[in-house]
Formats: sequence, C-alpha cells, structure tokens
Amino acid sequence: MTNIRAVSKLAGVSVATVSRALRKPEMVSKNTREKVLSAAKTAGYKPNMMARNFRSKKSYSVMVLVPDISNPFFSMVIRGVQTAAKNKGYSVLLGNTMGDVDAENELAHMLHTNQTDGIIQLSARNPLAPEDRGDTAAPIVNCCECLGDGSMPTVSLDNVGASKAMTEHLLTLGHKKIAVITGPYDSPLTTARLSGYSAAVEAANLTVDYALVKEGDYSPASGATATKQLLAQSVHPTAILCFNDEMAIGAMQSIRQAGHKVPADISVTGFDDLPLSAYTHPPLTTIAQPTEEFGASAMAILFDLMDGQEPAERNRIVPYKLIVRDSTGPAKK
Amino acid sequence: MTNIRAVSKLAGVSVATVSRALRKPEMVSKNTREKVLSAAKTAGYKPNMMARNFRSKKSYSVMVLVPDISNPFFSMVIRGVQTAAKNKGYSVLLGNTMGDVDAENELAHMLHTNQTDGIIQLSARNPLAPEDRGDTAAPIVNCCECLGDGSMPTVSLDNVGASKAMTEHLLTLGHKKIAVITGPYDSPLTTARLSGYSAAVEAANLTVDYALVKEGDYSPASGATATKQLLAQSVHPTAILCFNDEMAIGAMQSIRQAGHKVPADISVTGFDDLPLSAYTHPPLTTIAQPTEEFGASAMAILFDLMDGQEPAERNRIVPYKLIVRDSTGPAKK
DNA sequence: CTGTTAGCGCGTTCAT
DNA sequence: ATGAACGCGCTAACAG
Repeated sequence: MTNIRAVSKLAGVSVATVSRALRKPEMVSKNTREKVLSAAKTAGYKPNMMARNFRSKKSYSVMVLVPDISNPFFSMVIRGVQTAAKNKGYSVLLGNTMGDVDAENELAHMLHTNQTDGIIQLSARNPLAPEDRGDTAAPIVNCCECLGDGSMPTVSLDNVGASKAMTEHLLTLGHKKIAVITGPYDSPLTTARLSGYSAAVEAANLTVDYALVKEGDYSPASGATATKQLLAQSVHPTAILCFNDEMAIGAMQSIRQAGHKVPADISVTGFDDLPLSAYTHPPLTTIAQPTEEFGASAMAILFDLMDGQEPAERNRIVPYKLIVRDSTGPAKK
Repeated sequence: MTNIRAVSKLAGVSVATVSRALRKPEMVSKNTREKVLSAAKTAGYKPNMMARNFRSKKSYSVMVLVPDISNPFFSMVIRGVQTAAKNKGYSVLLGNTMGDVDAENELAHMLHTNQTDGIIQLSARNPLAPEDRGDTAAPIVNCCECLGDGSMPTVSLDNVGASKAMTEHLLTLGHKKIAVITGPYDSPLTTARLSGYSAAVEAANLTVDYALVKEGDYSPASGATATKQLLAQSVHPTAILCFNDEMAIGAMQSIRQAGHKVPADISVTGFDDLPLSAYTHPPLTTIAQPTEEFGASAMAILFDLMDGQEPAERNRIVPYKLIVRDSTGPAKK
C-alpha cells in the first residue's frame, strides 16, 4: 500500500507538503510541486479516499431513495442525478425501497452514520425521524412525488396544470365522459392530478362522475383491470385519462380485447412519456416530464443544502409538455 | 458528535469494550454488554461508519457499471444486485457509463482509491487496466453481456441456446425467410445470438441470407429503421427475430405503418421479456431472462472474490425461458 | 473478560 | 513556502 508517506520520502519533502501539492497546488512552489507530482507518479500513488473522506468528514456520496428502480421513469431521473453528482465529484448510492417505509428509514439512517452526505427522496415521505431533521436543514430533497408539508425542499411538476391541460385536450376533442385511472389514493400525486382533472371538467360546465374514477397502482396490470371494470359499467367512457404510461398501455390492451378501437371508440392518455410510448399501438398521447432536469435540479438543491446554505428555490417546479400522438381523437357520438 | 468515547465514559468502561459490545457481542459479558447498549442508547450513539470502514480498510460498497441505467433490463438486474448486497450489509454505488470507455475506466479506478470493494460490470469490457487486474483476482464480475477471455468471472445466459430455441420456434411455424435485427456487431452478445440463429437455420437445411441481417443498437428507433430497410428489399422476410424487446416493438410499428399485420403477415420476436412486453399489440413472443438471478449470482461471486476465495463457479450460466405470446404465428404462404 | 496502547492515512494546525 | 506534530473515530494487538 503506497501511501502519502512513501511519496514524501521519495520526493524528499514532508507529508504535509505532499498533501498540499495534491490538494492545494497553489500553496506550494512550482519546483516542489513538480517534484511531488513526479514522485507520486513513479510511486504509483493513489490517495486513499476512505482516509481522505474520514478526515474531512464527508463521504462525497449522495443517496437516491427510489420506490422501484426498475421503473424507467425513476431510472431516467436517477441518470440526471448521477450526471449532476459526477460533475462535482460525488458518487451516487442506490436505495431501492420497494415502497417499504422501514427500508426507507433504515437507508436514511445512513445519513447519521456518515455513509452518505445527502438524500434525494423520490417518493412523498420524509424518511427522517422528526427529531433527526434538524430544523428543516437536513440535507434531503424531495423530488417528483412531493410532500406539501414544507419539511423538505421539493422539485416537482405542475401536476395540477398538467392534468388540467390533458383533460382540456380531451374536452376540446368533444369528450364528455372522461374516465380516470389514478395512482394510489393516498399519494399527493393522485390528489394533485385529480384536482386538475376536476378543475377542467367543471370549467367545461360538466360534473365529475366518480363512478368513472378508478384507483390504479401504476402497473400495466392495474390499468388493464381498471379498464375492464370501466367497460363493464353501464355508463361507458369515451376517453380514459391514465396517471402514467404503463397503465395507459394496460388500458389499451383491455380496450382492444373488448373489441373496441383506440382512439376511434375510446381515447387513451398517459403520463411520463416513456421512450417506448412513441412506439405503442397507437402511439400514446401523454405528458412529458423533464426527467434529467428533475434529477439535476434536485442535485443542485442538495448541493446547496450540503453547503449549509438555503437553496435558491425551496420548491422548484419543472415544466411539463403535452405530447399529442394518435391515442386520442374526436369523441364518438 | 457523540462518539465511542462518550459512550465509554457513560458506561464506565473502555472504548475497546464499547467497540466489542457492539461488534462482537459474544466477546463481552452479558452484564457489561447491557450496560454499554443502554449507554449507547441514552447517548444517542451512532457509530461513524467512515471511521469504522477506514479502520477496517473496507468500504462495504460495490459498484455496478452499467451502460445505461434507464434501460429497464439493466435496472432489473441492478435490483437483484441491490437486494443481494443489502443482505450482507453492503451498499450499491451506481456507475452509469453511457457506454463510454473512459467513464468506465475512471469509475473502475475507484477500486484502487478504496471507494468501493468490488465491481459488477454489465457490459463486455474489462474496465481495469491490465496491470491492475492482479492475476485475475481483482474483485470484479462480468454479468449479462460477457467477455469470453477469462479475464473475469462471468454470469451469462446461454445466448446461443436461447437464440437457437427462438429460431426453431419460428422454423416450426413454417418460416423460411427469417430476418434478424441484432445488437452492435462488435458485441459478444450479437455474436452468440447470431450463431444460435445460424445453427438453427442450418439444422433445418436452409441457408442464412445475410441480406436479412441488420444491425441495431437496442433502441426502438433502430428496430423501426432496420425493419423499414427490410421491407424495402426485394426479398421479404416472414418473420423478424430481434435481439431485444425494444427493437421488436419498433419493428412492429414499422410493419403496421407499412400496412402489414403482426403476426398474420410477419411474425416478430424479442429478447428480455420486459414487463411491458406482455401488453404490446400484439403481446410479444420473447425470451425471458432471470434478471434478479443475474444480479444475485453476480453478487454471490463478487462476495467470494472479495473474501479472497475462488468462486464456486467462474462462469455461471442462468436459464432462459421461451415465452410464446401472440406476435408469432404460422408463416404466410 | 477487560483495559491500555497503537496506529490506520490523511489534512490541518502552528510554528519556522 | 515548508515541516513537525496532532488527531479524526474506530478496531486490533497485547497485556492483565
């Protein structure tokens, strides 16, 4: 194990000088700096990061707490986090929680044991015990699905607006019976998107029919099941607004299986704009979310927090985009 | 910062005893153990993992080098890694490389700077410089897309067999003009799957028509493009065998756009069995790979390596499964 | 079974 | 601009 002392001997300087030459080159004369660098090179010196981090009390890593990493939407966000982290020399620790609260808390605990410097939480739950939050200054950022209680800085979409825009798109096409397949009812995402939907419906002087609102869990299977229920009911929707693309894809399958056509008989919309959604049959009308920007913004705020500063924006909103493809069309009379 | 010394004072024992009571409870009397544990609790003591790891020269983390984390296949493998790692108290560092060799090497460097204890490489490249490999004992495992040079232990699918089985499935349905959309030609995955395809074709006393073999890059767009090329050629395939599901989905779109039907006119097959592949139109015939098992096996081998032992199996093969859905049917005469 | 003593490798004083 | 000395928090070695 070639350490800093070996280099100092080889270069004929003190260990302190070696450390400085490597970390703060401007503090050392050009002459000795070159001497040190060449000595480090010939010795094949690699600084021991564990020692360095230990000494400086920083792990230079951040953790992403994600309900399910195999969900492509989340993994795109994580890609944004990773890119931003890497730019500042940070690594990303993965915390796949499968939605389990205990797992979340356990992983968040790594903040206190110095295994990570900060956390990006991708679901609406503060994984820190209240006594550990340190007056809202704990280095943790809530991203994508956010809590509205002010306990953490957030990065989120204008979910109300996005859902409203999508509903208006359907209303404009003449749809009056618009069904909804939501996420879990206890999620703030569901609440926000439902309220956008309601706002648009009511603004069109229609009333919300709660028989047309079904709870899903973001899986294609749940979209398929909810759609079967909808088609079995007495009042048929002419459009189904799904709170993510996977459920929309499941919905389209159930519609086909029932012998109906998308969008001729029933229009379907999604949320997220997965890469595959441009290739479904028919290509899916959906809401695009800026996944990389989600990750990058969350990371930027986290850097502020870790520096001990108040972030420039405590509740950042990133823009959505309505992507109209072929799964929506005029309402069937 | 409440440290081990604070606890030792509170409990009236030495720091060494505190350390032992926490790490090797059996080395300490029941009496003092309880004394220490209660003291630790009242002091709110959380061991500083950076110090612990530094001292024991292990980071208790492993890194997954992945070409693209937003590819659902990879993220499912990573989920398997994470689960297995967590069982032994290890964390997972994410190394998204976007296929960039320099990024890979740079991340692999973290092995030498003690930032990680081992690496799972999900693409066919040894990220370690030859002089750093330490006689094949370096703690690094190649998974999914594997190098055949013996430089690392591997976990892989029987790609030749899987591809052969799929081709045989199509041959049995009467297909004689089977096109192929591959991965990048320089990938061993492509080589293996192509050879399985050839073997099946030749076993059926047919000859491989290289005009029907197109290179893709695993993206749906590349599947769509390659399919357009195939349909523009003079000899039409009656089936297209794609080396992943995304390309198959892109292929199906191009086929529809050209006014043909799947599978009535052209059968299409994929590889990977993504969760969405059961919901495409039509549902995709594909090869399922045991993603979690990939991750778990790689992690098991890596644990052996990190323990300094030869792994039980240096080249583990995990089983594939042919999933027949509706995207394949009898060949059109 | 327990306490004392030594570092791990590095960055950071405080001198010079 | 440089060197000597210290200590981060913990575990390992050696006594007792």
